[in-house]
Amino acid sequence: MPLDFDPTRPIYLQIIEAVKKRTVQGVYQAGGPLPSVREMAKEMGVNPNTMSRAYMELEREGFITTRRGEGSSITESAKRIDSERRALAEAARDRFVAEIRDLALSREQIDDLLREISEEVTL
Amino acid sequence: MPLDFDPTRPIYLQIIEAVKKRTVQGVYQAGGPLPSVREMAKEMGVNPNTMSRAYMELEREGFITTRRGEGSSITESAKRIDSERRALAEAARDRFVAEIRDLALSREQIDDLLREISEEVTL
DNA sequence: AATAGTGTATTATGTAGATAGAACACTGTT
DNA sequence: AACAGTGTTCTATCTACATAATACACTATT
Repeated sequence: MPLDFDPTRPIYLQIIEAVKKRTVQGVYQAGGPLPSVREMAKEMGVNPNTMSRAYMELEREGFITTRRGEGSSITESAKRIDSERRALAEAARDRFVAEIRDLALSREQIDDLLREISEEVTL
Repeated sequence: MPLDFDPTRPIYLQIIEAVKKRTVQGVYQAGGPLPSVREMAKEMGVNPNTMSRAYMELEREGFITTRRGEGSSITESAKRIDSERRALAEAARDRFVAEIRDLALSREQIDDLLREISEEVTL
């Protein structure tokens, strides 16, 4: 099942985000193996070169480790994963705040939005 | 003062968003004039061709009207602008919900986030 | 040793986005 | 008529991104 990528943003960046999200969700385990470049490329419907680029960037960030001939695995550090979860949440929060601030919304409109979020986010 | 564009997203799309935000903020008035392509390009620090592309897209969407030799102006319709404000707010909300959903946050963590947003958004 | 499965590198091709510079078309004013 | 200021178009160049196809380097297993 190929991921449906946002065509306005580089695919390899979206792959990086997807791998991180899957990890904080528990789809991939701390210290556990990651699908091979070719396999993951096939699953997500992208070119192996693109997947390789995403893996190299994830390795550069220290989120995964990779050994030639063996494959790649998620960082051993549960702390790293948890801090990634927080970082993703805070980044999402900051983006949202920045976007909302410029819209000249009334306090009531803002409260409505937050209520809607509170309901929808747990569905 | 050149806008600080996100290098991972097309500039002309970010310009479109910026013009819409400035309009819902009241920087540009309904029916009022918009800076010329060259002027706005200079202000935002981009190439006039890029600005022209953004203006053409805004015209295609019906958000501005443009007449050769005269210049461009914001739509006369206050309704259009208000619906744009709502559309931007809902889009931001939906993006945020989608981002948060995948992070396996506890209800408490989510409530904390929303509280932080509620505080920061009005500063 | 051979093989299959890893990651990695190379070369080529195509597309979108952005810039630069020049020219053209139209409007309003002088 | 001339000019300055509009939007618009065109050509050329550059870069990033993505794909395709192939090859190379390394590891584990048979």
